[in-house]
Amino acid sequence: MPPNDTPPGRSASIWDVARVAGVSQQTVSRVINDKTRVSESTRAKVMRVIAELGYRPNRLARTLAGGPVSWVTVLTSDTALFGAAATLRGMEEAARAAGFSVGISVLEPGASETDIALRLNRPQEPVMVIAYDDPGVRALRALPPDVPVTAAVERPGNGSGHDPWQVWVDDRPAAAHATRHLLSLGHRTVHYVSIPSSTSALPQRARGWQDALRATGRPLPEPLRAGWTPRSGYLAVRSLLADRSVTAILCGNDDLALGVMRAAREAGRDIPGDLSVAGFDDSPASAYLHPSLTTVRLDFEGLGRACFGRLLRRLQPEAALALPTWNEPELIVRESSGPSPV
Amino acid sequence: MPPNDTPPGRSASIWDVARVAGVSQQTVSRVINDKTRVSESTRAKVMRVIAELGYRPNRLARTLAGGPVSWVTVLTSDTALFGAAATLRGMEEAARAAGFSVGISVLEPGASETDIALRLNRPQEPVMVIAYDDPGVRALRALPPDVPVTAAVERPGNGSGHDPWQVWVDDRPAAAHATRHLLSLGHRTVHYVSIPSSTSALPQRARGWQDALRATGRPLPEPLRAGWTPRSGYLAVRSLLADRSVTAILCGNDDLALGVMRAAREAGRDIPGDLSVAGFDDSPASAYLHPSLTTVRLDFEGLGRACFGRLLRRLQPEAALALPTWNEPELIVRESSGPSPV
DNA sequence: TCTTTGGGGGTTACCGGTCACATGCCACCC
DNA sequence: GGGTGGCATGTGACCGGTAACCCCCAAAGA
Repeated sequence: MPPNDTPPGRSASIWDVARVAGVSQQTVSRVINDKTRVSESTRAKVMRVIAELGYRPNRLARTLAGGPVSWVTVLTSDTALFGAAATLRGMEEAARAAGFSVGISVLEPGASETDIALRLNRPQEPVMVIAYDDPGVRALRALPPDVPVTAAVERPGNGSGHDPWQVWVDDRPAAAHATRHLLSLGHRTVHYVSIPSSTSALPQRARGWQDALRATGRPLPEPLRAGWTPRSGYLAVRSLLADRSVTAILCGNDDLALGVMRAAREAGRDIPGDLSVAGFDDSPASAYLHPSLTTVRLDFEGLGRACFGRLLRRLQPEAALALPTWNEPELIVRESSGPSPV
Repeated sequence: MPPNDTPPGRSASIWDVARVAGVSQQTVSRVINDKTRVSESTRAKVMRVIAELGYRPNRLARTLAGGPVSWVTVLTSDTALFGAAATLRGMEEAARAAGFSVGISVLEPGASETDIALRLNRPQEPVMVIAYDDPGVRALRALPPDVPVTAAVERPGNGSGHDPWQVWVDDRPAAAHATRHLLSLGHRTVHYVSIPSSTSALPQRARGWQDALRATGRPLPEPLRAGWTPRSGYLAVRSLLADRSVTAILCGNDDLALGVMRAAREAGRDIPGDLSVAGFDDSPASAYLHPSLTTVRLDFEGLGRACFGRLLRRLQPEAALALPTWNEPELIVRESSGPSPV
């Protein structure tokens, strides 16, 4: 029961190809899906007609009709942040390589949780959430339980069993490592400027910093809570810098470190002469800053790819796909950290 | 002819809602689309059932069935670049506000042009292209003619009539302005480090720089061709800096400027004492660099929103929608530019 | 009282595909 | 020669909606 002729202005459908090629529409479907069971001559003929008519398959229809899953929506807040942007890149790359269409929806801080599900293209669309901050974590929680979702998170879920559908960078030991690096340069202790936590507790990075100070019996200053931007780092430490006993500051990300370094210079502190500063993320600019920034490189792109790998396994458990891994955090020592002045 | 009962594991469809509410499926459709012609009591009843069943509409089916267009795919290369990322943000924001689903597909430098169309979700899906560089421009050209597309481009198409479906930042005069700023500080001339062009010709920014030098009769150095990253800026100017007569450098973007400043310091040049540097874009870090960077602020987010506005008008010409505008480029003078040393 | 009108709501034909199953045909084997 | 596969294709139902069209009935107007 072929439908009417395609009206003008609408592009060719599988029926048009079938009609011109003189085969059934099911045969065309077999050809474009590269199934077997089509003779070589028929295949060639259909392919020719496809090219001739400029036929392009409609993925909407294909998915609706129960074809293989090939859509994923990424929920993320602020893509201006290096971590989120790099994770997104990894996700998109892996998804595209697997033939998926990637949708993206940005979470505003005040977004209503009830309509998160309405952003999806269909009720059970696969989702990846970049949940490094509060809006992300809330979106993750707000998703209906029947939605297949994986997430890149700041920390593993509490409780005993780790959620196998979540990935995260193990930055707690990395923060401890960075802290020990600063202590090994002779600093009496290390101060910390924190990014916002994704939950009410202190971020993992801050905990790693605490771990290192506690383990070596150093004074444990109150962590300074800042935002994500250079400006917030700048504002957070201004008052702190008058205290010359503060000789080392570890920052929750490189942007904060940038703001901290500016505040330090304005306070007449030389880096690394008077003050050592270290960051987190190894954003592309860090190596070129003045001074170049000691930081912890985090493999966000790899994390994003791994997150998609988890999703694929969740969608096709029987395929027993390999789960991609990502690099361990790595301390990159540059010019901004040096011996303690005292 | 209601279909069979919904099998378990599949989420509720419009038929399930209709059955439970005791109305026809068309009435449910009217309710969720906020059409008139439904009595208040029926509407309330349907809404109750929707909430009860956790019904979420399937946008795929809705679009396939000829509902209003509510999808757009953004084609962009490298989202790591500030300009592209900020444009994307503006596009996403505007599209989401209009109820559109945003798809994103990243153009690899070597991507085949023939399968660009296959990335779209359906044959005539609306598209926005971020075409600041060669992959973007090629993708724009490779799209089939029946696809409704708007684009953020580096420069207006050549020829007389401007393409009304393209938007761009008028950075040629802005570059001239930045150049005149440097000249006004006493520099004999200004050197230029260029981002890659989207075409074979020199980018608009470089032309603006030439305009200013020509208009004032200054020597016109050969522009240095670099890439997009700090590293490429660093490499591009290393040999140049031995020449002490070079006292002012304008860069095609802030990242290049960052690399240039590092190369300058390594060459023993003081900024802005020995050398003035200016950038383009006003990326978030620029104000906090050491020294803070003189640059030209470009409203990429506004451009992205405007690009979507054009798309909306293209899709609904009869609605006569207002076309959003974006801010003019603005020179931001900071610490990195100062009086000529000679 | 009869006709018009318009709101409320149902019916049917798609949209562009996929899936499960039926069918025709020819080679092969006993 | 007839059964038996297996390959190449066709057929009909269905995915979850929307649009166009039809029908029914109460209120208003003639």
